[in-house]
Amino acid sequence: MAVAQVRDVAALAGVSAGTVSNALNHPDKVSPGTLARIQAAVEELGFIRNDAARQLRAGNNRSVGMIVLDIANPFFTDVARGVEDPLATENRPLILGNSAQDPDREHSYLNLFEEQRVAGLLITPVGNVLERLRRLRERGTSVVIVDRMSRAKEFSSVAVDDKLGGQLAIEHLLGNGRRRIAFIGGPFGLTQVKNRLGAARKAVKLHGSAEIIEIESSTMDAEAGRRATEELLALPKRKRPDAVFAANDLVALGALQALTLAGVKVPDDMAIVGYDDIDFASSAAIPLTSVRQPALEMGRTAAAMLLEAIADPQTAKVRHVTLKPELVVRRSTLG
Amino acid sequence: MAVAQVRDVAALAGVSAGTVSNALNHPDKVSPGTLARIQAAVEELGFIRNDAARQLRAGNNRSVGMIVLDIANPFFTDVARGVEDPLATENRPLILGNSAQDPDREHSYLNLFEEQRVAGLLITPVGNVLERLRRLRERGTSVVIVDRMSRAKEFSSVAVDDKLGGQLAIEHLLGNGRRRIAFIGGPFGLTQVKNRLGAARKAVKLHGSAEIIEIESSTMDAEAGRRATEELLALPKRKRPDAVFAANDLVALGALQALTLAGVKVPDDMAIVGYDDIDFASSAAIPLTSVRQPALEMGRTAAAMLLEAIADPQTAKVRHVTLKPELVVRRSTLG
DNA sequence: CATTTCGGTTGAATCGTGTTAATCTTCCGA
DNA sequence: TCGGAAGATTAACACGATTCAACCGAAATG
Repeated sequence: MAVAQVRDVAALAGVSAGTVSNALNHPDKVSPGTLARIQAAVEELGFIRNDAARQLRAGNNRSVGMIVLDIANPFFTDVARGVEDPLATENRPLILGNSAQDPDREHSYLNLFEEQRVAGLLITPVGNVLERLRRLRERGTSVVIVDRMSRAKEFSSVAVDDKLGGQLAIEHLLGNGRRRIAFIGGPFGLTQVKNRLGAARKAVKLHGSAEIIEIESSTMDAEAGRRATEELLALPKRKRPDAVFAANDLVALGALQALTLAGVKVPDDMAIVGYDDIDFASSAAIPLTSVRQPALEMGRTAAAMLLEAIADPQTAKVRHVTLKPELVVRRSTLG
Repeated sequence: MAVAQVRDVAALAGVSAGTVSNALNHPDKVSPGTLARIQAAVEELGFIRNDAARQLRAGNNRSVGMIVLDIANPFFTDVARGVEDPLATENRPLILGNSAQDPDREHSYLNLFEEQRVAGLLITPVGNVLERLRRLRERGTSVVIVDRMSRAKEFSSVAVDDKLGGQLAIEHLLGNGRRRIAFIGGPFGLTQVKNRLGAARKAVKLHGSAEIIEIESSTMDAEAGRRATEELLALPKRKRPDAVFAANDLVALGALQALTLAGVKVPDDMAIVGYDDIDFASSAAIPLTSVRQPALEMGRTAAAMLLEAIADPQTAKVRHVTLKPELVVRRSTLG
């Protein structure tokens, strides 16, 4: 007997295995006396039930899976923290996976969650996962998409209006007299990036006398921001932009570092707008103007919607919540 | 038939369930022809095996659990990223839990992992979990302690020499002419904090003419740093410290904000040393001097040790790896 | 007193996969 | 032609907790 199991507990308490199970899961169905005896036996043997067996019988898992784009980005850990609370109140564990913007990794986490028969899934998609999500839903796993509107509208989602965010950023820069604006982020295929960039293009075009320089990166970390900025600095002086709109704050911070290192004055010579407004944006060398996304609230909302869907998959209707971003102006654009 | 299972696949492929199982787990035991038929059937039905049943039969789970102190602290996400790689090569999923320095949450993650019969556990302990870890090991779950030496030395561990770190920080400040040094962090019960503070006290005492002011916080985030610093600023001028040693970078950044807001010049009026050297330390308003911990390396090492122990629990001996921290000097102390 | 009610308990059946001993097939050499 | 070996496949059981119909005894009811 490597580890104690229900029948050992049952034997020690002088009852049947079924009663032990009842004591654990429906204590009200068991008389106080036997309940106490069973609890004592559980304690003495250090019994811990085998979740695999429990799940097999129950047919489903209580836990919720979550796949985020980048665990190193505080924005996503904030979302995850927002998710934790509502789940904890229903006693559902959260299993966190990091796709790191890699479709293969995303795929393998989907496999894992599917094999585990998780009760629900929260995902910020990278690759083309629509088919897989459909299959998951057919099998009874509720799905909520985070930080992105499902194009097909068939899955519930919580997102922030990225087009508005892009527009706010660009209008602010234009209002500040900036005319050559660089956009850094990528890959452009990512919906968030696509929308922010799309709105930026539009706003620039609308203005007429301004223009936009687009630099695509394969990831969205500080390193990518540094590299892209070095590219910009290599441009002939008259082609050099007077502002950078970074698709997230990590990229913006990277850009800021590269500029500082090269002796370019921020915001005088070049302004910077970031995206997300992570905590570190405000404590940066030059405090960063950023498009704030309510990360915690997104997480909480997504989790609440998911729980609703799990509780009653039939009734719960597909919903799309779009939160509004907000421009937080700081020194990096006050030229 | 909600979801396809082995026997459906078997029926479609015209073989028995056992053969399907062999095809999936020991492809070499099945003739090429039937293998192809089975794979086709799997594809057609969209069969995904049930991990619960698999585990129940196998008796153990492949995944590894990890409990970190604070998911919002980039130091820990860096450690986690270091852990991911070695695990991925052995195709073991990582289940990440965030105790948020709360013993209750730590407890419930331990329950979860124990019920799931995870193959191994990586933990940065908050509460008193020695007993629980012992029990886990008795049951065949390998354990590696991260970022802390197990006092009892009975579990393998990977840690950074916190005493040396504390010493480096204080000696640097003293060498810079600082004499009244505030320590911010907590709770003091946390081993990491205890060691850093202990070494700091010792170094200050050794010097003779310096003194240390200790402020205990209940968590270690920027908010805690701000509050503690406000407390310091409320002191009568002559009691005010001329340097802050923060137990981690988040606290240090919070302190920096509070000082800047109050118009106190850093480093002229007050120097700051942080701990961890997270990426954001270098891009702070005043780039932060910090005691660097090799986070990724810690993660990789811990994961490698754990895998070794999982592969051969008998042979693998208990090992304690202690990495050396390194002081990275930046503007926040260059007074 | 006979009968119903009801809370408490039991034991067998069940969840879906992996394994193993046994069976079947094929092929080769004597 | 037969024996036997090697390879492929099968059938039945095992894993451990939960469930549910059946059962039991005691208390309540008429």
